Amino acid sequence: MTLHLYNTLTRSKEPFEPLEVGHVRMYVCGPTVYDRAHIGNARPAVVFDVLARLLRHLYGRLTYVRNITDVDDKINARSVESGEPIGELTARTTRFYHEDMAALGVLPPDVEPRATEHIGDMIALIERLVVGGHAYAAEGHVLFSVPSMDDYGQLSGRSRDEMIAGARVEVAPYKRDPADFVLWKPSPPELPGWDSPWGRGRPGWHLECSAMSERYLGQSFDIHGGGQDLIFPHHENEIAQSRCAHPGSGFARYWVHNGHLMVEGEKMSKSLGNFFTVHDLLDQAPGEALRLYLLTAHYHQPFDWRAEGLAQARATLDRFYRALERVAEVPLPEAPVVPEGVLAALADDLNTPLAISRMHDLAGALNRAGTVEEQGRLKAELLAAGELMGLLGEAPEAWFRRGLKAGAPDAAHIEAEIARRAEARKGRDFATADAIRDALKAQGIELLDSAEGTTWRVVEPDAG
RNA sequence: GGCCGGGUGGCAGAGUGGUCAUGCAGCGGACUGCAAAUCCGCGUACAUCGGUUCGAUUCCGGUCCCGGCCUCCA
Repeated sequence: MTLHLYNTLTRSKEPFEPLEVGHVRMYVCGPTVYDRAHIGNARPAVVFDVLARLLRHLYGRLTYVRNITDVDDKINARSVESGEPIGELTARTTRFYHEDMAALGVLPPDVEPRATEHIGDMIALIERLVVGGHAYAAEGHVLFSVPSMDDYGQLSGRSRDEMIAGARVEVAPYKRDPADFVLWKPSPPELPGWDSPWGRGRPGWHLECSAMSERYLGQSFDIHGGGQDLIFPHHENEIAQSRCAHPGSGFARYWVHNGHLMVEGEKMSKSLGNFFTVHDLLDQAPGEALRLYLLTAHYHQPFDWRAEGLAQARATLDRFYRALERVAEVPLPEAPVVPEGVLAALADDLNTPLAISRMHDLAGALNRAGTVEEQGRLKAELLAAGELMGLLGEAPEAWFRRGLKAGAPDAAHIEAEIARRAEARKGRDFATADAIRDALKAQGIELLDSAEGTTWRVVEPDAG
């Protein structure tokens, strides 16, 4: 099965071929750690987590690098504002990020480099650029000379002239060309800074990804990912830095960008009050539901985050887990199974909505299955599909009984009531049976009868 | 202004040059003491106007809307 990916560089869907047989290398732009991750930060993390799982499945070995940006003017500003020292702010925010991503079922990347630990690599990169005539020092700054690169602008598809025509280009007096961008800038004593040949200073934003991707993945690697808003200027400038520092190197070959996220049809922003952090949303729904919801639209499309959509994602997981719960005792086949339909959907440029619909097909077939062998096979396929997507990792019972609140009846009490009700039903005393069921329902416990007996689950009043 | 990406049934959301998306919601039925779940069946959907074609939601062009980016926002 051949993976196809939409490559921003060529604006077309291409068959994927790793540079090295059996080993894929991927770099994804990670968070700037100055605040809790919002749901828009979660989308690329989840999308590229699915891609990472797929790459490991298809090619065996993956080196996945996702950085932590811990030197940045937004961090400095937040620290000044709150009084919290920068080191504590970035360490705390990084910890929160890890917790939130884990709740979303996002596996850790293989390498998670911090910018502040690679300043030496960045300085070395700047020196190469200066020697090669692609960068120059001016007033304590070092700038990348955009006119020094013949084919600048390939990724974003814009010419230098077009950029200069843009009204928002601020031309600092020390720039030789309006399009030039900062590689290194001076730091006053109160801000983080490192000694360099150009004085005490700190790196420009684009530099860290060039330096760290080279350190861990080499001068040429397979996939570079991030949000669509990073295409310009961030990724364009990364390409400029890396390829001019190492003439002849290819840098990243496939550029994969996820679409942006809106909330209830509006652009997400703090002023509109529709700014959701992952942490807040985890109070409203299980992380797995947030994750599934993010995967219900193709990664390339804009995503409109809506409360109703989240409830639907949760209902979808209820359906999958119900199908699995019904065959909880059915053994899995010995040989590993591959869910071909789901795999094919994901291999086609990560078509997660189609993959989910094929998981629905599997769940429906599992509900209809007549023999234990068939049930075992379909159960295994659904679970394997879930693993590729980072879903269905819980025991069905745990899924349905999550959120059992303090003060609610405990499991032993519920089981005793179920037994009492079974006696009543046996004696066809349905009034008593229904009274027991209603009483538990009022306490947030729902009883479900089936041919095999009665099970229970926690009712989520906020599920609608 | 420039560069991108879109407009699919009540909702979400894939896909395709010519009988099927899928899920939720709705309607009917089976099953059930009743619920719930599950199963079966049911919908003249593809912004608009032209063009190409035996045939277009799908290809081409115009129009109208919507969204993103255009120097540090995933």
